[in-house]
Amino acid sequence: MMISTKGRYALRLMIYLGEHNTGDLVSLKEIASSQSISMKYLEMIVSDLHKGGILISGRGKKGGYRLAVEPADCTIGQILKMTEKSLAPVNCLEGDTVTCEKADQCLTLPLWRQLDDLIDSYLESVTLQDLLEGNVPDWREKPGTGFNQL
Amino acid sequence: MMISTKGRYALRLMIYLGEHNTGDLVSLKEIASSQSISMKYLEMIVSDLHKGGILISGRGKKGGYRLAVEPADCTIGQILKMTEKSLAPVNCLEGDTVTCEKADQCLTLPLWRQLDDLIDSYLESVTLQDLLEGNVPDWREKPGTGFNQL
DNA sequence: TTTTATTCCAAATAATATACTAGGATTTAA
DNA sequence: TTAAATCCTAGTATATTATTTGGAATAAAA
Repeated sequence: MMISTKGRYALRLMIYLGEHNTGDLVSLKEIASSQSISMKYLEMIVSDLHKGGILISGRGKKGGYRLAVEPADCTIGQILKMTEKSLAPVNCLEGDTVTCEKADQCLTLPLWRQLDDLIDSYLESVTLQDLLEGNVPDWREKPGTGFNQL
Repeated sequence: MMISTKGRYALRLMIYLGEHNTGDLVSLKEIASSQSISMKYLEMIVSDLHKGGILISGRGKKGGYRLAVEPADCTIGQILKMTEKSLAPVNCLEGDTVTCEKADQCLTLPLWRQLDDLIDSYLESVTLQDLLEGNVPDWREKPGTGFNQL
């Protein structure tokens, strides 16, 4: 498993805010109860998303959160990269550079690189708007994207 | 991270056997020392691959392992499925059926399904032979496969 | 026939990562 | 001044992964 509970919760939270995108702030309490997620756990997640700049927050009474971006401009990849330590499918590719000393002789590294690139490309091709509309692109039937040739 | 150390070691072991595919048995001791992997850990991995039918073993002195299949007929997906509990990118998709009670209302599930399918398709499109030849297919440049349309 | 080198098997432990909780400071509307 | 919220840091519990331990079974070689 590559994407943790934290990342999945982040998406559900963003979807909830997308569905209640009126300009008003929505409290964590409301989101937590609607999604059956601990509020304290959500706090940590929201903190990442806020730092990432895709949420606007207001403090104090009547405080809460709302989207800082248009759902159509927000990719799933962006959201997940804010909450997950790494989206890489293997340890070898975590961090900015490959540190393994055997990297240049490694026959498997190119495979992991391609897989990583494939995953990233797909997640960057889907937006929050797509999810809200229930329009998740089928990579097998999306001409011009490069996926459907396998 | 989706693919564990165990799966990566399994691949390296299969590559080693592919590079020494003479018909003779190769001992775990030899593989372990050449790959700097604990022999006891390799035993568990080899056990999975043997049960999966892609290795032939011989016991006793002069015993060891060799490939039971042609490298060109053995996909990376096959190998990894024998050693990893699941290749699914999220918890939700582990096991044969989705057990989550909110599955039918879930706006994220289709995304995970597509991602899972994409990953599986890629890993099944690459063979051990490809790895041995250093010919890992670039999904962006593989006409007719369906990948390169993103 | 004994030794030696191997596969084969099950379980225990260690290390790490993930999920979740606790406690409280700060802010702002009522 | 109170209440309801965000914000922040740290702690703990749980689960998963990685690795070790100990030995039985097998078969070639001495």
